[in-house]
Amino acid sequence: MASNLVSIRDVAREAGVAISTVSKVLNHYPNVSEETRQKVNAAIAQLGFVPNTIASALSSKKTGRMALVLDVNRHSQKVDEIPMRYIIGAINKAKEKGMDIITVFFTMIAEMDVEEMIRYFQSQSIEGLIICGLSKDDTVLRKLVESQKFKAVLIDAPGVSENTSSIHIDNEKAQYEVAKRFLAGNSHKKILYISGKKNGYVSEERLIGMNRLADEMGLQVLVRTGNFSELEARKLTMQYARSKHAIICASDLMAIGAMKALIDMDIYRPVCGFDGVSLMGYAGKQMHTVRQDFQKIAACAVEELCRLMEGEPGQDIVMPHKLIRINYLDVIS
Amino acid sequence: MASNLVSIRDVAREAGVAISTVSKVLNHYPNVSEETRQKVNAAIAQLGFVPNTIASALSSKKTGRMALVLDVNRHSQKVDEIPMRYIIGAINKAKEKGMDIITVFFTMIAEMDVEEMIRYFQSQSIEGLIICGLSKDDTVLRKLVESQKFKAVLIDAPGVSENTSSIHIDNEKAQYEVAKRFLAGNSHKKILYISGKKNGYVSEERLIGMNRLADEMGLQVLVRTGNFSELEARKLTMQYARSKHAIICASDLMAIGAMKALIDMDIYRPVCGFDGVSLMGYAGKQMHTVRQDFQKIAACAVEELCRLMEGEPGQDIVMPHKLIRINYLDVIS
DNA sequence: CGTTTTCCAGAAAACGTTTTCTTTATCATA
DNA sequence: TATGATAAAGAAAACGTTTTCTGGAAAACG
Repeated sequence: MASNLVSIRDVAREAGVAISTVSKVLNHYPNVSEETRQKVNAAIAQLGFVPNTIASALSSKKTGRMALVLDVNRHSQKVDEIPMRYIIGAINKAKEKGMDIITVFFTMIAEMDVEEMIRYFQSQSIEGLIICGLSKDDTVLRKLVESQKFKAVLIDAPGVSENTSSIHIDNEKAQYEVAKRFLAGNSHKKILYISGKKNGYVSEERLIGMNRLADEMGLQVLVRTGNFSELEARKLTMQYARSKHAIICASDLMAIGAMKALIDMDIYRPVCGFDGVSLMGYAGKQMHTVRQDFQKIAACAVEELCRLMEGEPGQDIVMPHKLIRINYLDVIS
Repeated sequence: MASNLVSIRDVAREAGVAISTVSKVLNHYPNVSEETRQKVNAAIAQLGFVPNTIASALSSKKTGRMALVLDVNRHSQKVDEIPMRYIIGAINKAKEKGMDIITVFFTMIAEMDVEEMIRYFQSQSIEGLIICGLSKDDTVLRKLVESQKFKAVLIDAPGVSENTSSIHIDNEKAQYEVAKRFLAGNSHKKILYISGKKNGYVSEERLIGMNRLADEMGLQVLVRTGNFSELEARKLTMQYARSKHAIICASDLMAIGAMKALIDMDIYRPVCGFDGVSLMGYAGKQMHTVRQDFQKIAACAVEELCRLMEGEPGQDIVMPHKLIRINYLDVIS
């Protein structure tokens, strides 16, 4: 079944050269004469030879496998757009780079201790990790990263070292900006800020941005933790909307929850979100939000991991964000 | 970096046995005495030995890798819930089975001819394929499957052979049932049926189901191709809604498009969808639909592929579906 | 008690590459 | 022409497993 019937050995025989010469051609070594190169390539084409990546990995000790570790339920419970974007972005870039992506969910490693995780990733022959949305209380995964056993790129979490890079948008600034723009249209002084997860890095950064704006504009901000849950945001909105708070949420999903609550209460008031997921369009109302390009972020993470694997030191990468206003009609068309 | 420092060789030395004996213990061979087994396991624990899957794959010629081939944009352009569910279901089951899933998008192989595809999957050391939503005009991929070079499981497409299984719900029956239930509440005789893709297997089956119901109930069905596009469904609805057609769509996404059109036209009329994606809740109205458990379907596909890989012949598997009615509130809670 | 099985364990050859080291041929230099 | 440097190609040892084959001891049998 799909066995590699023809090996480097056959190519060598066909071309009348040594195995090592074929290997050198395959890997674009410099010291091969043009003539030999052509003979070998002809033989490869002739026989339909496909290099066996397994054997290559065993011999060279380079597997080219990276694990994309993500939490399907972290950002939204229902629609998994963000992880899907990460997957698409990472896989496409990985293919371009000749790497393989093994997708791993937090749930699959949730019960493991550090030793087990190391063992798990080792047994998978994984050379590097891309970890999405690590939060402060993921101590095991954090220890894994700090063990320096693997090269790692953290999306949306800090932690730069010799073997670790971090990649994220400027959450503080983005929250500051979007809220400022959102509030520009009205004269609310009282804000209900529905924040994300306790112990979430991005949540905390966004909150800092919000607070900075509040100080600057003399706003009175009521902070409640929405835990990135639509339902939670809906409940909180129910509780506070009558009292004329402007509502700013640390994610689009929560913004949708808030909007639903407002609709139920027959209040028309715009809401401010964060992330710019396409889902937004289904809410049916206008909304200010921050758009991050998750696909691009994941692609950059793959490139960064390649860099680390080449021995370069880790670094902190800040990706751009965009402020947008989504309308019902913008999205449908 | 995360190299497997300790090999089977070290374990053998530590346990005072031969390498082959350790291998036998690792693979649960029968002919190993209890005493030896324990010695070896002790040594493994002592040294923290992790078997090298690469070497194992090379030697045994079993890589345990399967490709999950899917089209991110096939079912919906905006929210990729269905592919995400496939991915989650397949990966979790694969882990349970000790297999690896390599996710491949249609776009990554779109330009290839059959030979290139074979080469591509071979070079990835892939033993089997799970192909989601193959349509009639994907001739290259179809030929790849028919080349019998790989074991394959087709989700939502026919094609059973010695090496190929098919897995799907009974689309015809499901469409028949959901439409019947949907229509039970009213006395519409004129139907606008917004079908899926031309050349899509499931689309055609659903249409057959719809037509069967129409014959049975003496309905007048106007069929238009919505191409699984929200926007297309919206346009079609605009065009026909005034004329009192009941609207039945071959997917939820299209049903949402239809509903949006109705809302714009200030018409209140329920709509019938298909798939039961969680996105539905955001539409804000009541809707009849068919729920398929995509995650479970993918998990079954993995199991089926394992069966095929053990040499069992292909088969046709019909998964159950459920008729549901989604309300705004059902989904949010 | 001799012969045949059965059961375990070890030796060694694969698996298909990469890579280091050696050899040979060519060329420039003195 | 002898000498050293350089370029290209080959030989062979790894990489860490699996698996087949062989050997020896113990058990079963007549």
